[in-house]
Amino acid sequence: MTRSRTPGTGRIGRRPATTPDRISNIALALFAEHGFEETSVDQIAEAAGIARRTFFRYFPSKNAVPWGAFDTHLSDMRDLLADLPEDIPLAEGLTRALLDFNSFPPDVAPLHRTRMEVILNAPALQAYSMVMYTGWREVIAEYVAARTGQRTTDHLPRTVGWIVLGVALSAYEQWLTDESLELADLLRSGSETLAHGLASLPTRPAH
Amino acid sequence: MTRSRTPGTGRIGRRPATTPDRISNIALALFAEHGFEETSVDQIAEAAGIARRTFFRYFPSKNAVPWGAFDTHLSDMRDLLADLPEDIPLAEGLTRALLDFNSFPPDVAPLHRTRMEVILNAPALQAYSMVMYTGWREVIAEYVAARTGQRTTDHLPRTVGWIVLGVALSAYEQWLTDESLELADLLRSGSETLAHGLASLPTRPAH
DNA sequence: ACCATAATGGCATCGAGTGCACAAAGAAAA
DNA sequence: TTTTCTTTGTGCACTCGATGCCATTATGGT
Repeated sequence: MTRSRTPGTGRIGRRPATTPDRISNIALALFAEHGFEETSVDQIAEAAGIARRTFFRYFPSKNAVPWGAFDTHLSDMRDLLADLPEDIPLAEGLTRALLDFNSFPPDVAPLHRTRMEVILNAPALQAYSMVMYTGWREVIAEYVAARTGQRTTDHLPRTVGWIVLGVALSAYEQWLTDESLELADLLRSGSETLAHGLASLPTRPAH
Repeated sequence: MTRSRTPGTGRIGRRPATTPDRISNIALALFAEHGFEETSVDQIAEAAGIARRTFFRYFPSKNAVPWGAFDTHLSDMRDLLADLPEDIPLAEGLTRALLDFNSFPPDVAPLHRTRMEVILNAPALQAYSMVMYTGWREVIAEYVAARTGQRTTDHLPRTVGWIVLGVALSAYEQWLTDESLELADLLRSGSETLAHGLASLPTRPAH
């Protein structure tokens, strides 16, 4: 109601001294150089020119830093799935959304790579990522539920949520190991396995 | 060389005051009653009649407690896979090992359930479990590598490792939600999805 | 000037985890 | 029995992540 402010800045009170993004970038550089465990919150705060206490205002934990504003992207993923053609085969829909979600302009690739390297190499972060991905799995489950006429909390949708997450993580794992591989190709081939199942794989006797 | 001791106990030095298993059980009871976060290491130590410092001799972290000696079971899983018929279809082999690995006598079911309930409901533990499962995924990847003539670190074996993990976790998730379901059935139906792929699922248009 | 507001920042505190030195307990050698 | 050696338990000090509380500072509106 009383929201009639002059166009200027349109805000009162002290201005934030920094942004989550800035802190995230500064911290990421430190992590990449000295390692995640070896970098303390005090060091991050000092490098960012803020107080330790202020750091925890911007991020709920040190673990959350490399993820930046990941949860923001969750709705993107939901939108991607919602915008899919209604009659697209389930596996194809998931694959397409997965590819779209994990595509980024080439110029940010190095940064993204650093970020993922830090995340997948520090045990504490590998662990924490599971918390991050809970919401992500739910988005997948919602879509699968809608397409199969089940509830989001039913077994199949949840299973597919887990499986698609596995496909994504294994693609990233591989991408980080081998510089020459394209993330998109890895996601595609993983999705292939998912779509057609293990039964279609050529095998040989053990031993 | 100088290992010629009389048959007696066959050990020298002070006897341990407790066992990991005992601590694990005592702690689990506390977790179940008061919650994981709400139970401090001091409380566990006191309940177990040991010093705080001693607790950390038995377990590397509070997070590790509910898992007991999980890593011991890793070799069991490896053996299960190794003992499979040489020419069994890949998916069927994985399913069988998964079912065997997760089968337990009915009398320990309640305890196992409590354990998994604690693990899957405390965020810190859900996260930590990913660290625990790293070795487990590797065992799966090894088997898949052997059966498909690839290296353990190749994309496909790793992907299958992630996926099978997803199948297992989603089965547990469901099992804990709904008392009336059988873990084995859930594992089987999840494996089914994995074996035949999403392409075989009946779907309907979105919206 | 004064006020409301929004942000920073210092301080005390808690809990997990670790390194270190030493005590306690037991077995075997002297 | 005493000494020695080995293994395990324990207290202490310390680091680091995280949180609650409150004072301080910056800013715009009246």
